[in-house]
Amino acid sequence: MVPGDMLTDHPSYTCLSDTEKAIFNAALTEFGRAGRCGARMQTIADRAGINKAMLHYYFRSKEGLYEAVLMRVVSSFMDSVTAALDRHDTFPDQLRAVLDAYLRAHLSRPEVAGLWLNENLNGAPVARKLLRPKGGVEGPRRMIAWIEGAVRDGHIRPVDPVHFVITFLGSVVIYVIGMPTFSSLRPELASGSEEQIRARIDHLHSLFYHGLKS
Amino acid sequence: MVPGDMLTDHPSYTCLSDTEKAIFNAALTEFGRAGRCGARMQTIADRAGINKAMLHYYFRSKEGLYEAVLMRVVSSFMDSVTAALDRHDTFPDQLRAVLDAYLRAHLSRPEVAGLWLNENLNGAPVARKLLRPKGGVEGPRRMIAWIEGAVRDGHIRPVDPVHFVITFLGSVVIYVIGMPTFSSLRPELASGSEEQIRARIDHLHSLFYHGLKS
DNA sequence: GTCTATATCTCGATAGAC
DNA sequence: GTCTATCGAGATATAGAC
Repeated sequence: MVPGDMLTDHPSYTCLSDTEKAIFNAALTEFGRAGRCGARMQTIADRAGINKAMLHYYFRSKEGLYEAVLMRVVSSFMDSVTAALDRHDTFPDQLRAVLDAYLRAHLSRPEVAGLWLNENLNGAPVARKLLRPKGGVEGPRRMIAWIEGAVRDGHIRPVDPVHFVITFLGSVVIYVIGMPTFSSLRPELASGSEEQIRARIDHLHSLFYHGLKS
Repeated sequence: MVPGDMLTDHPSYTCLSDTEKAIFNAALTEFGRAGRCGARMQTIADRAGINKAMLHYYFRSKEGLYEAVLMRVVSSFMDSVTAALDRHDTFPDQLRAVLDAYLRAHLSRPEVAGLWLNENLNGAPVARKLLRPKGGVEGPRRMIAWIEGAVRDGHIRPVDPVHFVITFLGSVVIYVIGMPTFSSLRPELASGSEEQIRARIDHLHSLFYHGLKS
């Protein structure tokens, strides 16, 4: 849909039929809004402009649809993160690039954060499958290795890589998901304007850069 | 229940009848586990050791019960944060005390984070009501004022107080809520042991302290 | 205040025509 | 592949006795 969209540019998306794409987009919106349990098959069908029975024709069940959506979405987001890492050399540049890519990916698809959080409320069975060392998505482990490398090379002070990656990812996710609450502290935040996006990236970059430097 | 529990020590809790307390605790657990839609009134009744009809006697509907639980819980958590601020003088000590209080509050009631997130997925009507300037809960605005004061007094470098508070609260919330995912990166995290709690607090304290100091 | 029994409704899933 | 019609499980909510 959007040019440069993390999701619709992904190879595993472009090969879908039009109906499958419509279902997929509708399901993402609905699952992100209402969660695994709160989502309604009827709403997804309406939004996709098809019949409810068709959902069961393409995906056996609601569970099947949920898993398909979640796996595709998490994979493409994590791929965008690792791609950003590969495009830069110095630590500060990489830090900014990953922040930029990850925040913009989430802002362009705010439903994804909701999907992942709801998944965690249910024990994250699908997300855990996606993170398995062999055959899973490599984004988080790649980020951990990135921090480990920066510590080893003396670019940043010694820091627990797992804790930092949790803080890093969380600072972006929470900004998107908590927006309804935060915007009552500062209404401009909810505009999603380029100015607000840059302000968030600048804040996180300087906080983390100073927080990590040797 | 637990001595020192943020919730059960709160004045608005201790004046409830035994049945109301039982309902309240059961509802908190169930709503946190399954979300606003996934929660089952039958499960809440069973856990509270009462009949399903009693839930509708004390709280008119499922929605009413949900709102009552959420408002009470968010208030008491935010009160624990401001109390921690008042107990210390220097910025580093306050930073550690608030981190400690807020993380332990969430770990003692992991359902609360899930409740707040589900609330945001629905546009956060209750949370926004709680944050209104007059008559609402003062925790977040109190934290913002704390950061503003520290900047003004030269204890920390100039930083956007709202963005920092978002990052601060989010780094704690995401740790609790994302545990099912993160524990597949490092299984020990899920133990919730004192060692793991301290490691998280130490990480965040040093990251934020170095990230903010003049 | 507390319970049993039940009304009412919503939703996922399927059958079967086209 | 796509639709209409419907089944049946399971949930909220209430009626009414005690």
